[in-house]
Amino acid sequence: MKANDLLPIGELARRTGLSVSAIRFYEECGLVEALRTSGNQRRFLRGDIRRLSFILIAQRLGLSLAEIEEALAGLPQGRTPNAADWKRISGSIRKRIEDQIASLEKMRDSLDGCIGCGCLSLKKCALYNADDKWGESGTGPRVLR
Amino acid sequence: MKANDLLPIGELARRTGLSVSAIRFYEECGLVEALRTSGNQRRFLRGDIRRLSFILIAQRLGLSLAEIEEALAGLPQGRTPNAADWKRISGSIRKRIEDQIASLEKMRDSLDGCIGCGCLSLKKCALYNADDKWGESGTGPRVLR
DNA sequence: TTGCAACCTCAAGCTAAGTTGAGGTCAAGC
DNA sequence: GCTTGACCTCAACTTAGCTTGAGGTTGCAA
Repeated sequence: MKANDLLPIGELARRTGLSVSAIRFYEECGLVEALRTSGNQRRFLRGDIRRLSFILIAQRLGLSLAEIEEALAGLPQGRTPNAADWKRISGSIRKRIEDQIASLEKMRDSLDGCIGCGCLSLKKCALYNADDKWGESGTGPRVLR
Repeated sequence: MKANDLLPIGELARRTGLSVSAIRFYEECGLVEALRTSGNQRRFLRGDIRRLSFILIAQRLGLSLAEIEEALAGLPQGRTPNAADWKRISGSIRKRIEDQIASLEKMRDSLDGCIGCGCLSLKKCALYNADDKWGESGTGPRVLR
């Protein structure tokens, strides 16, 4: 550990539990930035450990990397997020969780209403409309909820 | 509409809201089966509308096609699922929903406990361990959610 | 019987979030 | 000075769940 505390990628990987390739990938996506040694090796700031940790948490909550990038926007590279940053970010995450819970509860209730009826009759069954926003959009794989 | 009620794929698509290509894909995956005309065109049974409708619902709940196939196993092609079938299947779905809700609530509470602390300190923060089963497995994309 | 929409197959492409591998360089300890 | 493990880039591959396109056939109605 040098005085100026720059971490090579392997160290960052060990500290965060991410793979080296994943960190490189995140850099490519613009989620982290790295300094370079004269020999072109990456060196990260200490604060990037937290930055990556945040990414891990946000991912578990179902945010895509693009959304995470947006959430992190304005948070300077390597800076330790302070209480205000964290409050701002966690606020939007909390809302997301609440929405997901509400949507699942709605679905569960619809399911209860349906048990035994076996209707599954398109459009009529509440299950189909339990959560409108689950429509698809664009090409590619249907988003796995 | 003939007496024996066989539906061409386009009709089935219109009735279910699925695309023709998706239905073909599901057939390839073994989720539905089709009869063929002498000219090799697919003809589906009426009951397949419900079968496909069920697939749509199950997908919304986060089941993969493989899991759905498993859930449908034993349910004869084209047969209208009866109350017993539906009870069996919906039972496992309900459990899934409950689990998801519980997991999200746990996460929300952890988040609340964390707001303001901004700790994000690997392993120590409850958010990291909010739901153990979210570990990864194998290659490919990390399962979303 | 002819026209044309709907159907067919098969191959390739797409997205997200990475992993894997080849082929080569760097840096730190002995 | 040399070895060796950590690092580098770049391209290709992975999975799931489809879509798109090319090139050809069917079936129904007028």
